[in-house]
Amino acid sequence: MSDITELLLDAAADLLAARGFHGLRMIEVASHAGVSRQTVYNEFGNKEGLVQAVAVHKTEEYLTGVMTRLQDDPDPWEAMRSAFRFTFEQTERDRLVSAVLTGQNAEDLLPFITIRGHPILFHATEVVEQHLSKHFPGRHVRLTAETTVRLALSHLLMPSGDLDSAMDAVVRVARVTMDA
Amino acid sequence: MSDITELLLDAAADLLAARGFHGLRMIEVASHAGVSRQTVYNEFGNKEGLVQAVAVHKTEEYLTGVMTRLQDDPDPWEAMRSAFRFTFEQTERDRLVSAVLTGQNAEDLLPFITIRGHPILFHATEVVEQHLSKHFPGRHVRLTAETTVRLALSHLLMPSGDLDSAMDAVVRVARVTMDA
DNA sequence: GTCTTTACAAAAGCCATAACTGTGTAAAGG
DNA sequence: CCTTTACACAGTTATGGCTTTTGTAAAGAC
Repeated sequence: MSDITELLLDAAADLLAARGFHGLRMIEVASHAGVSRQTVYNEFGNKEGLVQAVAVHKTEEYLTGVMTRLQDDPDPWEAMRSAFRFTFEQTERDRLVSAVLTGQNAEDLLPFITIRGHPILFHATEVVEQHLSKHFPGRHVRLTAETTVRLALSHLLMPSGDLDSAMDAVVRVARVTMDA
Repeated sequence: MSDITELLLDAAADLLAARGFHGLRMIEVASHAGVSRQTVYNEFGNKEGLVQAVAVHKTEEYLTGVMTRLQDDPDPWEAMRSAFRFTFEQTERDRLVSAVLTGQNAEDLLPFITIRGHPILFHATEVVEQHLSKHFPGRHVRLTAETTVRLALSHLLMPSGDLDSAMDAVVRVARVTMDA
């Protein structure tokens, strides 16, 4: 990825989070990145292309963050808690990430998200599945992975109690479905 | 509940589903129920009161439907599938019920839903909890109840595969969390 | 007594117009 | 490869006048 591309993505992400899709101005993105408006069009075609690129970029950033957490802890369930905590922190810090992952409140930010009804967070199912496969070779991990992601997303969208309780609940369910 | 009240609630529900909150006309509700506009105001105060009453009514209707299904089958898991199927059918048939239960697509229908972030479907948690308590006395059923409702809502909002697969997944998880 | 009719003020919505702002494209120049 | 300049087009905002709807009130009918 070119140098300018990265500058533009960062500028666009900031401005998008601050002003929303509607209030986002191409010329503002350009000047924040120190380039001309035309360059933005050369890079991303149009406004929609720019915002889509931001969404893709944020998604990749998030998924690599999850994978890192899953690999860093030798205990599969502690690793899962870590990835879970990371997800919460990300969505709390950055409403753009939140919109990308959950699809909620995306109207003003990402009006066209094509995956309506299948939030991008579901991509995490595959990551979790691979993680579980590594720790429980030869076992059926699909149900556990999907259940975990669904429950995590559910707690993300509709918290009941604090973060630790939510993590406990999700991990407990995940463990028993693996033990079964 | 008076006779006219019921007529008005039915008329309002139909018109609300057809035209949305924005397009709902008090005089239309009145004429569909065969009464004067003033009577609608006497009954519900204002437009918001009318629509809120419709939401409450739909919620109660749904919850009693669930309770009936849970009680009708002697096998606790078959009963759960039945209640689950009922929920799906309801939300598919009636977009108003769907909006009330999930809080999704509620902008045009129920602009004021106060329970944003905690969909009314969560009321079903208590119903499910009671159901499980009856079949598994003395056991901790809270986690299973909440997990079941969260997963059901998740499948409702983001289907993956067909209804039967979803029901299988939810019930399997519910069973193992009870057996644990 | 409950519902209807009629009347009315205030708020909100709709329509057409004009001025303005932003998007997207193109071409020329550094 | 990026910038500057220019421009057509679409979309947004501001305006004023008109219409519809809401919500309240009072008088009359069954």
